[in-house]
Amino acid sequence: MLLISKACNYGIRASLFVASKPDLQYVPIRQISEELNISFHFLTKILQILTQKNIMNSYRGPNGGVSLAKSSQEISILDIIEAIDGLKTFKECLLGLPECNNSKPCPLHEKWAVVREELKNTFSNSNLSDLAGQIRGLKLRISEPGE
Amino acid sequence: MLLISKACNYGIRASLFVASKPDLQYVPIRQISEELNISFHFLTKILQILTQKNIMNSYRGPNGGVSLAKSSQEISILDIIEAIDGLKTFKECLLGLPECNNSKPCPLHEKWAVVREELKNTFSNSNLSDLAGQIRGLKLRISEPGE
DNA sequence: TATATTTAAGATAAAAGAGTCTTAAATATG
DNA sequence: CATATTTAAGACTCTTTTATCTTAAATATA
Repeated sequence: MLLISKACNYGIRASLFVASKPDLQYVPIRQISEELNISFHFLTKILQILTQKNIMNSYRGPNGGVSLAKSSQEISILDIIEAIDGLKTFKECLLGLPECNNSKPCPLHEKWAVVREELKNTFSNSNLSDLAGQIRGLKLRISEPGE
Repeated sequence: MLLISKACNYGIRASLFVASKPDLQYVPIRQISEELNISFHFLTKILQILTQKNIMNSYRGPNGGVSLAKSSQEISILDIIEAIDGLKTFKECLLGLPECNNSKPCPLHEKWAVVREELKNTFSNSNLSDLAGQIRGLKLRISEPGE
């Protein structure tokens, strides 16, 4: 069990890939899938979700593809997680108990509420612009080694 | 996608239930499953894992059940997570990239490494004794409302 | 207008997680 | 020793996630 789903993982990496492109033209999904080694059709579905949630724009036909719908500074990692996986992890009781709150907490409530908030802040403070800038500087990578 | 699997959730709650029992006699799995509203057979499998990993003892036959294999102070929430879900979440790259480390980091590596460590510490610093003591004090709960 | 390119969308399949059911093995007790 | 109780273990089913395949719709360009 990981913090984010594979779909979300792919969505984040694809978004970073698009954000790391210098200009604003459409990036073909085929190219993203090949460079990041992600199944083309699966990635297409994930990017459709991001398009529906107004995080990306898409364009069909020759020279088509996807692009960011807003400036890369305005898109946080949390926005992408929210669009694909939802915010359950950042809202719910670790033990899944309904109505777990300060008045009727589970044994882990207090501790979990703290780190959960930190997790959320970490992701909401990470925007595509900052992260992609570092990729362009060749300091970071979003693909597997040797690709 | 949540931080821990359902199996792990059940394992933690069952362990807390056993730890909250005043004496050290065996607690029947049937009783745990009924009080925590968890499928009996599914819970049996999860507790078998905890028994195999030497976190619990089990005993068959009348008056049988499970009990903690060590003192409740010596069992952390992280021990239970490790036994059931493994430590992947606390070790791996958020984006699942192999060989993501300080020399070849993914864009989220630095930030993720920090909160990941905090998460891990939070769980390793939470032992069954402390948490169960609070349950006995009726301040906390491990079951759904109305049960 | 015909063709090639590209995303959209739906059907289907494979894999993993969650849950159920049945039988076997161990054990206490009458 | 017979019976009831309780965990162990395996087969099986259901659901969700992940992945694949096919067809439709949109669009640029010759």
